[in-house]
Amino acid sequence: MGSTIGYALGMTVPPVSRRDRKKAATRQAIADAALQLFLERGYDQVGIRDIADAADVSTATVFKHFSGKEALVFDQDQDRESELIAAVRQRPSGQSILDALRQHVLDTWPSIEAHPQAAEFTNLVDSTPVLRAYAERMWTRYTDSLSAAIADEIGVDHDDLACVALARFVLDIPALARGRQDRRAAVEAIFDILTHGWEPPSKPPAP
Amino acid sequence: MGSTIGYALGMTVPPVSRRDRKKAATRQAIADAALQLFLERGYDQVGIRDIADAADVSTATVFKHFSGKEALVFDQDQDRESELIAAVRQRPSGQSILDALRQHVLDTWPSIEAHPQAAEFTNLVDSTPVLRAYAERMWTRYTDSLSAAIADEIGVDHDDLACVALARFVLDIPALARGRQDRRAAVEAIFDILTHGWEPPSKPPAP
DNA sequence: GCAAAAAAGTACAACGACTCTACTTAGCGA
DNA sequence: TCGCTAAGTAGAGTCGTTGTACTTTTTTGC
Repeated sequence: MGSTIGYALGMTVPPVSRRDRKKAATRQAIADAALQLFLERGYDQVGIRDIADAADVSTATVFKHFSGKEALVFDQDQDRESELIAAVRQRPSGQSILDALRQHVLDTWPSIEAHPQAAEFTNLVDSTPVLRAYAERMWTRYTDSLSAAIADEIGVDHDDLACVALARFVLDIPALARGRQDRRAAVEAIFDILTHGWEPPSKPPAP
Repeated sequence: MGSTIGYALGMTVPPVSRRDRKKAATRQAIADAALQLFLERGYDQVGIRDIADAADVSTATVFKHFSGKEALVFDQDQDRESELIAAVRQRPSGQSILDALRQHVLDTWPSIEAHPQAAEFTNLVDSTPVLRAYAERMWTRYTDSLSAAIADEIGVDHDDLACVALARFVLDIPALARGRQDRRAAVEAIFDILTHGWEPPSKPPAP
């Protein structure tokens, strides 16, 4: 902490040259304008042209920085992926992969929602089908890199089925925990299934 | 078998009136034209107009029958869902839910690919990113109804987390088994994880 | 320093998926 | 047979996204 260097592998590095700084600023201006407009009017009520105007750039520039309209909402997803991989690769020696994943998920994912704007943001995503779909896909896109990390740690082939399956199941967690009152308990319960196997939940006592 | 009635719950029922028959015929004509053109030229090289022309309807009619371009490729997905639910609800007494699901998946999903045109079809989907994405989402869309069926069978609440998680994990199987040389073995391995929990796969012997 | 390469941005036209509106046609039920 | 309803059509329009050709800014090699 406090060090000016020392960025985790793969995390966004601060721009060095003037050009890179301006580029980053433009990107940020676009993302900010987009988020503000989306929160104000709703995703479907905002066009790319509105965003471009608000950020004072051309529409072509928007697409130079973002792959599509949905991506405007999820800038910074790159970091989320890097942290996940790091949690597996740099776990304390002796800790199992499953435990490392559980710990990481418990430590970081529920607390992401603790930010002040986060409630509105979550609401935006949840109430916009195309954004929910995109978010789910975003997670499962990480399946390959996470499973590769797991396989590396164990010393098996990158496309080992058990590793791919575990990665996929872990990445399902955000979708499964969405909307639960107690997210932490949900995460624990899911990891229990992954650790010990699925068993029929007990029926509630008859009234 | 051989009965002229006796359709499984939720399966497509043959149209009764002349109007319904014509409607179904139009829908089929569109789906057929679309699939043929897609297989001939590739998904991205075929426009909605081409399909409409080939089926001799207007483009507006295409969208009256299908929610979007991707849906043209996966007509009949309704039946797939119904079969899955039925496999859980109408399983032999004494069989566990997990076993019923494994059996159903082993019996039906790999054999779907046994049809003659199936190879081309699979190739079309696999080689078109937007179709792969759509197919994955199609499966996970069934999560709610499958988990509801599971929860009903056990006698717990519809949104019971363990049931939702199991449903989701099972519906991940098509994505996980895609591209494997031995799909049946893959399905078995995944159900093993779901039944007994995940364990690190053993390393191959050092060379 | 300066010229030239490289990269960011712009304006504008165009394409394709999809929607909307107003209209026609065909089946159906009384 | 008379209307009602639903299917289908024509055509214009919206919106996300891409391509082209051009300008501006920053970097780089001499």
